[in-house]
Amino acid sequence: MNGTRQFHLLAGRGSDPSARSDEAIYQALWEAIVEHRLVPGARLPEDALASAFGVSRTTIRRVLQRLALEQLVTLKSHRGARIASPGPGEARDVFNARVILEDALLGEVMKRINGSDLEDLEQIAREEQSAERERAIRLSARFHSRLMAIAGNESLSDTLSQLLSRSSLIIAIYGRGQTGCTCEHPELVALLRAGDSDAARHWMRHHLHDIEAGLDFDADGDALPDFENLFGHHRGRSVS
Amino acid sequence: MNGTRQFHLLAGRGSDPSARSDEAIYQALWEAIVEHRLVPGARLPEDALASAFGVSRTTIRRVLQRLALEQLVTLKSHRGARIASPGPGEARDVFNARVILEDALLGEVMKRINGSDLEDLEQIAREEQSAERERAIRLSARFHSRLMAIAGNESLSDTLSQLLSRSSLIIAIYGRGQTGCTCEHPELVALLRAGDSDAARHWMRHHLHDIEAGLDFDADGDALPDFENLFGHHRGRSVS
DNA sequence: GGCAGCTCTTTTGTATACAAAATAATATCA
DNA sequence: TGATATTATTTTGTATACAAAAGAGCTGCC
Repeated sequence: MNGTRQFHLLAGRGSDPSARSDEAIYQALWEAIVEHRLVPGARLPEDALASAFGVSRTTIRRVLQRLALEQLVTLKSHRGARIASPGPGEARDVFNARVILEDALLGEVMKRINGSDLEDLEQIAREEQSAERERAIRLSARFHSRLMAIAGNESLSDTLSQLLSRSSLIIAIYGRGQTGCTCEHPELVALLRAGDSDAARHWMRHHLHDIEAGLDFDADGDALPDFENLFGHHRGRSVS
Repeated sequence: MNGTRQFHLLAGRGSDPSARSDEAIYQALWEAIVEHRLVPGARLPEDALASAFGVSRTTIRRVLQRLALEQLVTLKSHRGARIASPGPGEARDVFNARVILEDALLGEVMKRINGSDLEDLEQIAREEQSAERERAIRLSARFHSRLMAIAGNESLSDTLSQLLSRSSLIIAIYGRGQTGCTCEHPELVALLRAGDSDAARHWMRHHLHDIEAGLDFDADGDALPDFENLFGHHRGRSVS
């Protein structure tokens, strides 16, 4: 058992293990990260990934470097790659960035939004409500992404996509069970439909602050598991 | 002559050619790009760069990939790397992104700016005025970078830095001689000092629109040189 | 003279080999 | 027994080897 086993299911179901392009490997790892199947801090040994995906370390390293530049993975010299584990400071930075950026983009969105956009958004928001946690997180991100794409700026849409991925990591670390948001997106759609720009932007700022407020930054990411809580009831007993 | 010669002077003056870290090579190429010593569309053969920097292609490829992810370089399969040459659409996207982002960030800046910030900015703006073209472009970027850093958000500062680098490329292609801006930055410093947030933001939007308006998108980047203009006066003569 | 097809050269893409660093395991000694 | 030093193993970082693709040059043909 060389550690490959644990990455097998990321490598795609059944299809030819070789001939997978960079993009496919990137996609597989990205999904595993934002879906919390790879938790923050998890090691990503190059050999294991290489054999799991049926490529050489050369290819794996390239993908890992890309993920590192997007801050979903941290690379330490001679110490390998791990799923990134942003601290409270970085987490706050990400949400602060989202407040600033999404507020600004929403201003543009309100100038351009049309019926087809509203339909798509309503659709996503609906699905979101009847989805379990992991799926809801992804749909929530898709909602924000689809909404801000209406602004029509690719550069900033890309930036937001990265912030959304990092948000998913942050929720994995500091989230307290809920999806991060209480899924109030349909409320926003109503405001968008009414064309009330100020109300929509005000709502969005509060929405993001709510998500951040729902995080527990005391539950330190790199901290040890809470042994007291996990094993406290063993106190005074023999370990069996 | 294997093509190495042309990259020699990027590799640093005199010091040990080997032992240059990724970061140093990245920096050298980045500077050459934003200073227009490598013009948009220029080829970047891996072998030439490798021997110029005294490293293997492995290292060069990693750096090129990073530059590609920042959209300063384009990588085409089996066709190698070139300095990126953003078309009019991408150019407009970049400046549109800057209008949205810098306007939003400036709102935060006005809440936090202090005397030390103002001094730094005034200093940069002053130097800018007595600098020749290439240096003025870099100082202008530094001015915007330093100003927006006051907002205190790392994620968005990084985003802006990338937009500024790409702006430099765009000016290299579509600029009409001027530095891109008419160096009105001292005007803005006055507004900042007065603490007039609305005026400052309004000024910034106009400033960025002015820069964009100063570009000539008809002068297509990938287009052939304007032979009519260059050699039209030869018409009817022998080529000697 | 100009164009099509072919060959040869150059350049990229991927895998592998090897050295150095870090981690794990073992042995030694107090 | 516990801590420390030493050795062995694993894992990363860089360079190189080799195959495939693109490009350049050449010959022959119309």
